Amino acid sequence: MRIVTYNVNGINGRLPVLLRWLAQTQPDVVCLQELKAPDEKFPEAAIRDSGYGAIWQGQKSWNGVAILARGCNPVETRRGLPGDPEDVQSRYIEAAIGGVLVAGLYLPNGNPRPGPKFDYKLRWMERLIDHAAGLATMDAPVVLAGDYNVMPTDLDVYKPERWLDDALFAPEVRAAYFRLVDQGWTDALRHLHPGETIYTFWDYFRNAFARDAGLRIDHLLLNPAAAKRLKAAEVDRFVRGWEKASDHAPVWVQIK
DNA sequence: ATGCCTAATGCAATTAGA
Repeated sequence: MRIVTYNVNGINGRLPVLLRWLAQTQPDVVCLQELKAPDEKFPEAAIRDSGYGAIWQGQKSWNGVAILARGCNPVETRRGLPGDPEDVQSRYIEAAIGGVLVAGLYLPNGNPRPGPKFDYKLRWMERLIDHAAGLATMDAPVVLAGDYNVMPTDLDVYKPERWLDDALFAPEVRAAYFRLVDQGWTDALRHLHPGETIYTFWDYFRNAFARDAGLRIDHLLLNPAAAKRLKAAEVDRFVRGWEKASDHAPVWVQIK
């Protein structure tokens, strides 16, 4: 089973690219972030015609997450993280598919730092850590897939010294990320490619993709049951080079 | 410190992204 995370940066503006990529690579499960569309504007028919069942939690203008499954319907187990009934942002959705529990998440960006958006990011991370603690120890395989908006180490940033004060790389954000990982999660891409420079995002500014000035911020974390079955993990980097591409590339794991 | 680019909203210019 191949499970992918892909921040599409607008599902309707990205639809031709998304459908082309689905047809070409035929992933089994896809977690999408930044739909930037309300529920009623989700392109359900086009995605169904491509052979995928879907669940989604949209939001007007910003955020929005979805899970797609090839040839079946994801069985939704949760939408929204517990811990804050006031939180109206669409950033978390979870489903069972073929015996695997898949969570799709869009962690807050948090800039500018300091400020209320940064505080929200840290609080959201605490809620994720609390919820993930129960998933880490499950007997069933669990995959936490999404845009974490965190570069874990210097190796994940083209110029780490320039990002030290940024909400994506700040010490307290990385510390929170590693508290999550230390529950027993495996960062699949880094586990299979130690020491390698790998990026998943290149911004639209300054010709960043051509210069390979990127960040690794999209991650798939596997609980021990899933990690035992891990066969491969890669970035579909070529998609970033397409016309009208998202600023993120799809990232995937293959589990047996 | 800001703009560089892109998407959404909505039809100009602002907000947000990372």
